[in-house]
Amino acid sequence: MAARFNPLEADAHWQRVWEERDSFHARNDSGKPKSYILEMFPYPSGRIHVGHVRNYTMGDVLARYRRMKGFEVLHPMGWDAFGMPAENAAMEKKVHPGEWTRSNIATMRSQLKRLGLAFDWTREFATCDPEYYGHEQALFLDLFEAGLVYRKQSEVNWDPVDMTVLANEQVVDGKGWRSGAQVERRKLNQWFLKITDFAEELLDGLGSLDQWPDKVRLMQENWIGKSVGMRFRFEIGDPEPGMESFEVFTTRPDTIFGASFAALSPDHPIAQTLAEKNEEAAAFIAECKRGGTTAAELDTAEKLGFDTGLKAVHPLDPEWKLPLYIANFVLMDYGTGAVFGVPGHDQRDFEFATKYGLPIRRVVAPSLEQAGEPIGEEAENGGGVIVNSRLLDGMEVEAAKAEVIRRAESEGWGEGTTVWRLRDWGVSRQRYWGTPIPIIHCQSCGPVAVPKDQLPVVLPEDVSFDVPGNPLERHPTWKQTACPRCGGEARRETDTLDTFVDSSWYFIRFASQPADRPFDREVAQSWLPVDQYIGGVEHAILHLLYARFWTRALKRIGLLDVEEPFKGLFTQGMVTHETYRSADGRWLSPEELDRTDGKLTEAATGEPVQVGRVEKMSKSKKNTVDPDAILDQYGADAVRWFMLSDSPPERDLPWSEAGIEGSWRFVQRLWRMSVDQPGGEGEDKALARKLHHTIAAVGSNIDSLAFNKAVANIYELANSIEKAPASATRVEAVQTLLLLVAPMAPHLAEEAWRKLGKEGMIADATWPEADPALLVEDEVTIAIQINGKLRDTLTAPKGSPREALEEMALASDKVARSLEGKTPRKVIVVPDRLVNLVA
RNA sequence: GCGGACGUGGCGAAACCGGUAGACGCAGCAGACUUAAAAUCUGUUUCCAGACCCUGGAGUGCGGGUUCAAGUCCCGCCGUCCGCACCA
Repeated sequence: MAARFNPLEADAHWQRVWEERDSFHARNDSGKPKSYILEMFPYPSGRIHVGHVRNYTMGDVLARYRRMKGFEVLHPMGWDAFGMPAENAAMEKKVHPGEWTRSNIATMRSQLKRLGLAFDWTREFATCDPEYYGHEQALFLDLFEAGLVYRKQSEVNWDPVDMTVLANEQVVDGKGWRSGAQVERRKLNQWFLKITDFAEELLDGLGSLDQWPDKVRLMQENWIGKSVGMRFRFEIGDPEPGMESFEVFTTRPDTIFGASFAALSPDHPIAQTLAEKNEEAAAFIAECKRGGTTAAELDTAEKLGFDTGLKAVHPLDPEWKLPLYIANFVLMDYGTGAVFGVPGHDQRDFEFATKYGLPIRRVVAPSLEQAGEPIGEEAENGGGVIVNSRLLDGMEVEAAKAEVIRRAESEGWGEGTTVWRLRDWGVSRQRYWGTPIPIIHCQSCGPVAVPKDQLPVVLPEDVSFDVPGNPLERHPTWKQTACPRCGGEARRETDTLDTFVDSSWYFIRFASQPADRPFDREVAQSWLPVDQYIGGVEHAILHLLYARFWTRALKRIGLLDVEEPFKGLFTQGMVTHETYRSADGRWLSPEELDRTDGKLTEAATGEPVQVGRVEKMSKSKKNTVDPDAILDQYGADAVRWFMLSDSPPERDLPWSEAGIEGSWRFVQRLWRMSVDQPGGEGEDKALARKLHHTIAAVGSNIDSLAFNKAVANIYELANSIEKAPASATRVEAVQTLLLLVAPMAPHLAEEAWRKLGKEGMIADATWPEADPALLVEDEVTIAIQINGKLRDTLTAPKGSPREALEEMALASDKVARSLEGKTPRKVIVVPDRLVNLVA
């Protein structure tokens, strides 16, 4: 009886061997086909959590498998190291953000290494390394010179707690995505990246991403938000100065004769001008601003309007005057900040018209004959023919749209246009711990790029965090400099870049990292796009859209010929855990529980414990599990195995003590099977079949990231091997089994491989090939049904003719009994599958 | 409100093109080994009924439909989760 597999010794041993042999170094010039496997790099917050373990284990299995399949695999790791938490730590603990970050990185790196992940650590970097952010500054300047970066005064989302600006994407329900504080509006000079220039191609590009989840593509599509329509001008009758006309945007120009009113946003310049001399208007606008922006409030918010008394002149009939309102539902930052209302065919306009007693006209009907039917309980926004619309009558919706646009353009009062929901990306942050924006503000020359030979613009080390706000702004000397153009007195930009810029190109730097430039074009292109990217769905919009944009921007300026950075995307589920509450409602961690005689009590008090829902692990609910502790107890392979078992990878994985115990037992079982293997002679055809089926199944399941199925395949094979008598086939099956588990449980696989006296490392071994001859069964089980219900099964040679199967079915005792003497009316035979007798 | 995903044993789940529902794991039950326990091994485990080594019936959220045959396709509900949110 062999000793148990000791993961603590084996893990450390093999991790050292892999490191010494540089086993996972990705070579640029090996000549093998390349495969780039990437997991989203972590923010160094302090310690690794189980979610990281799941994420990196999945990537690791794929990376190791591809290596065994003969690919040159790039599987790198680094750190998304800039960001607010480091500054918060600096404020709370009086530690420099850099020091805090570097020490977290050291901790997390050693935690990751204990998992035995096949990373090419030679390519590791942190985004806070001046070498990295210096190259980022160079790229920023390239975009600046290409006109893709600009500065403008704009109203921004200001987070009063973090004291910084947020991008639209970072405002959730009117609150800061990090701080949760109510966001305020402020006017500031900000740097923007022209992502809207790429709206069309970012949208079209989604169509080529067939290895992305539909869900993510749809989310991006909605976020980009393309609306095709027209913009046109309303003249105001009896105009006063400053309010002669206004423009509206519509996607339904065909309904132009259904208009009952026009409405301005409370923020519209005309509304603002009006408010200056009209107290009621001013009061109404103030009222609108008070309304909340949360989902619930918006849902129930009533449509409110203020009749300005002004009249808008219908562009196709100068005699037709529409009342002009200021309305709370019109948004200034979408379209033109003004709309015309067609109550018959827009639900929002319908509600507004109902409230204010405005006419509700039908201008679209299923047919011309139904032109007279009134609009019912709600607006109709379907298609049909245009009615009650003079020159448009009888046209289909699309034809009418085109006709109105054509007229407007030829008469000069409007034009066809496309409006996007996507806004330019504001990247200025009033923070210290980020990439300094490499711009110098000169009093006479304006904003000037820092010359590239002066990069990187390095963050000063001597900063204080005693007061909120930006330490760079307060630093006594850092911002003082000379203008690179005229030599005059100048000031450095003290804003830093949004950290999403850092993560928008790190995957390129992983592929190629020359010292003197951001990346080598040829080398980067040899690896990119990333073949499989794995991470959380929470990055479906922000990070993934920005990275797609950045890649396309680099292509446009000729630095890199890659359109889409991530060919395959996989969003894995979370790791969840039961929650527990004490009798008085406190959250309890699993360690605080006592489980003697089947009852769950709080160890300290003996009080009964409420078992709560299975939820995402979080510190506040005390349902987290520390990876280091379980690694100490079970070793890397059991932890990895558990991460891959049971739940499909895209779904949530409930962590359980029993589950990890089960994985531990299986790791030990594999060990015993390998080392207590009885030698034997002769062939075992059935086992050989099972073996080769498993080889094929495990391979295809790993290829499609169905790790839970691959795990099940391996269990089945292990069960078959244990039941099989000693034979040469069995010896071979055990060795092959080790190859199959090598990507998942690499330490055990190496240890057993050596114990069996096999040559070389299993990490360098080749993935076994399934013998096609053994994948074909020569006997199949045929189901015998009567009226579609299973009555019997029988075994027949594969490929038996229909007649033979029918005959066999009719010969069955059970069939005879079930038929009760009746003759089947009809017989359906599916070769190699079933016979169905219809009685 | 709009859009999307999902719903299968006590639990996590499989089930390829419509063709034997519940593979595999967890938990449970029974047994073997042991002074005993742990570990390990063997058997068993969808539900109901009975003549209980066997046989019959029901069964994939609910109600209909198509089909020789439906977890899978179609229609209508119910529920859960996710994303977006007054987008003109």
